[in-house]
This record gives sequence, C-alpha cells and structure tokens, in this order.
Amino acid sequence: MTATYRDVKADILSKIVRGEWEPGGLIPGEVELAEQYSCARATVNRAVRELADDGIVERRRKAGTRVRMTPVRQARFDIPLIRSEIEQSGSTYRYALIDDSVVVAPDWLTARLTLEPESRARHLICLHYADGKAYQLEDRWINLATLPQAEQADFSTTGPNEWLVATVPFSDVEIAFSASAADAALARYLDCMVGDALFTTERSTWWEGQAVTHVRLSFRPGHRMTAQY
Amino acid sequence: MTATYRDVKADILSKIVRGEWEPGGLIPGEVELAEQYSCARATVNRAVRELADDGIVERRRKAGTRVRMTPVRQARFDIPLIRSEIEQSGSTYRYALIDDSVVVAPDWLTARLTLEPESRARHLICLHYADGKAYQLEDRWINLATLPQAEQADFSTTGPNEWLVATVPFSDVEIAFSASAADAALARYLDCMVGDALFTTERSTWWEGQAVTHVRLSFRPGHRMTAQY
DNA sequence: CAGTGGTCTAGACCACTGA
DNA sequence: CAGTGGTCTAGACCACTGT
Repeated sequence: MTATYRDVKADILSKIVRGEWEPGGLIPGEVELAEQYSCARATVNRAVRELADDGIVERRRKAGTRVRMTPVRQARFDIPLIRSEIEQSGSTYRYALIDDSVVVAPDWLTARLTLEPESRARHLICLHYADGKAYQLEDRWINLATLPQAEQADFSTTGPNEWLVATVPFSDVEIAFSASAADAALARYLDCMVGDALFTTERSTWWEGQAVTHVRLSFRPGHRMTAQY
Repeated sequence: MTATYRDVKADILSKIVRGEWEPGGLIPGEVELAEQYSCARATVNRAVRELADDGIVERRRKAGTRVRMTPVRQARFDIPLIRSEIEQSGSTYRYALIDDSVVVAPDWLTARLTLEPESRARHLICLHYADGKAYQLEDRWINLATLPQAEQADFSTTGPNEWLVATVPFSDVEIAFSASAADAALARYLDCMVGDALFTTERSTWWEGQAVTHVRLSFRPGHRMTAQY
C-alpha cells in the first residue's frame, strides 16, 4: 500500500503518456497527490521534482505544475577517455605521439580561450589506434601559463588526456560537434582520402576561470556517436 | 547558520575540486557530515545524492561514498524543434515540403526499426530554411502500421516533426551523430558541393515498443552543435 | 495576500553488501 | 552481522508569484 516515490513518479508519468493529463494542463498539487497516493508530501515532491528535472513537467510556485507543451528532449552523452572507449568496444588500444612543440599561442587560440597575448602553449599531435588502425587524431594545445608543469610532462607513451584528467580532474568544459573535411595531414594520419567527411569534436577547458587546454579530435571516417533518451 | 543542501553540496564539491578529498578516496558518512554541517541527514543526503547524479562521487551501501577516479564526463544536449532552433537564433524560419510518397519500407528501414515485412511507410523530404537559406534537410519515414493517421496528415505547410511531437509526445528515442559527404541530391538542396562534409543526425523513435519514425537530418556545411558541462 | 512549491528536521525502518 | 546509504513520515517555515 505504501507508495514509493518511484511508484508515484511512474504513475504520474503514465497518466501523462496515456494522455489523461494533457500537455499544457495543470496537474494536481502536492498535497492533493499526497492524499491520493496516501503518502507524505515529501514523497510526492521528490517524484514530481524528478519529472521536472527530466523535462516532463514545469513547476512554478503558486502557479502549480503543468505538463510541458513540448517535452524538453535532451540527450546525455558520456564523454569517455579515448582509451576506455576503444577498450570497451573490445579492441586493442595503441597510442602514438606524432608531434610535440612549445610555441606562442596562435591568434585563433588566444581568442578562443581568451589568453594573454603571447602566451606560450604546448602543442601536441597524437594518434589513437584501435586494433592497429588509426581511430582518432588529437590536436591539442595546453596553456603553459595555467599549467606550467605541462612543459615537463612526458607524453611519449601516454596521451595528454590521461595526464590532464589526473592533474586537473574537475574543470569546466565547452564542447562542440561538427563535420569537417579531411585535409592532407588528416588524410595521411587517418589513412583516408583528402576531403573525406570526418566527425569532429572540439573541447575547450577551464579550471577556476583559467584556460587550461583546447583540443580538436577528428575521428576516422564513418564514426558515429550514439545515445538514447 | 543553517546549511542548505546547496551549501553542503557546494562545500563538498569545493573540497573535492581543491583536492582535499582525493579521487578514489572515501568521504565521511552522512551522519558525520550532518554533524559537521549541523543539519539533518536528509539534507546531506540530497547534497551527496546530487553529486552522485552528476557523476562526481560514487555511492554504495555499506561501502560508503568515494570520489570518482575519473569523473564521469557527460554532456547534455537539448534537442529543440528545428523551428525553435532557428527562431531562437534570431533568424526567420521557412519550411518546404520537397517530396512526399507512401511506399513499402525499404529493407534497411525494416531492419533498423524491426518492422513487419512489407510494412507501408510515408516517406517525406523536407527543407528547413533560416533567413531564406537552406539550413537542414529532413529525410523522414513514418511507420503507417503504428500511426495510420499519418497517411492523411498534411505536411505541406508544417513539418512532420511538429505533427509528431503533438501526436506522440512521449516516445523512446535512439539518436546518432556522424559526418557524411553530400551526395548529388543533398548538394542541390543544401546549396553546397558534392562531397562536402555535412553534420548529420539520425533518430529512430518508438512508442510503447512500436516503431514510429526514423529521420535523417543533414545540416548545411559548417554546422556546429555545442554544449557545456 | 494567499496558494503553491522549496526546503529542513528529527526520527524511523529498510535494503544492500562488505568484512 | 553490522554499517552505510535509501527512503518515508509528519510537521513546519519559507519564498516566490499570480490574482
């Protein structure tokens, strides 16, 4: 008889899905629902709050709770370490450092990360292989003003990503996905044709407001990123 | 003096970010934290539970709560209606229906959605414009076995997406992002070159286990999808 | 100003799981 | 079996915000 917050949540959701409570419509208040399910208001609150977090309903004090007109559709993607991604798919992971230099940050990077002019950065080109075939090219810049210890770090056997995750574990990230054509260098590294459509992700990372790193990841042709919701 | 769950959450997070509590390490139990913050255990519970939802810590009964070794990095994307996406960017939205037919589902679609053999489907090609320029090509299949009323629906002035959202508001979705090269048709519709790299998303949708629709959305060259986390 | 959600509390019992 | 998180309760006060 005792309804759990999961029961309440599931029941409310089914009323919405089955159309008993229509999009845009008001649903009963917490006190009323608590009576109906004969449970405490806190239990109802958690159920409805989670539905609000899921984008199913919209809550406003005094105005009550409404079923969203257009349910907010959102997808969640896990952003795994490349090594885990490859190993979890059952393939063998291999890493290679292609190029490594310390340079003054180019203008586009200075703009993108809002760096001081003439900031020094470590620029790395790395390749990640799955079962011996090129899987992803990593073009990374690390801001040496924020992370001076990155100048000495050894990236010859382990990718900078793993070092960064260990060094700056909790940071703010901006991420973008796009499609881009392979240039000559990319085609050579990823063993594809110049002009091939490559799935590309770019990430910029800050820690306590300080720009840490920027990376462009280009996947081999045909790569798909998937999710359910 | 009374600590809210937000205070507690923020304080715990800052201890983790500043390294006071290290990745992999155990953090105090709920009772102990409740004493430290002089608040109820339920308050601490909510704070730590949210940190677990955010992928910062990992909780297990009896074992306690640990800071995650590798924080689970996950990005959330809102999947807006194309109309809203364009209008919210300040552009003018226009829609055009390019092609419309009812056919027997091709094999790849039957396989993808696990349809009955010889299922009939409505196949639509639509173009979405931003400020008069082609923005996205929509290649959609609607399963008429599940949604017979889709055979009569009028998609000449409004895209099938809006009709579907109104008709089957709550459904299960599988989504995939990739890059693909423009073929002749895509190049013509999106006003680009054959072979151009296009950002592409594919969605398959079910409702109560029944396949509803499959759509491939191809964006004009240069499109980026972004998020923060 | 009044009604609704937002949050806290003190206490309780339960469920899982590591030692 | 014992310790930790998971959840529920009954009651309370607060903070918004529509009317």
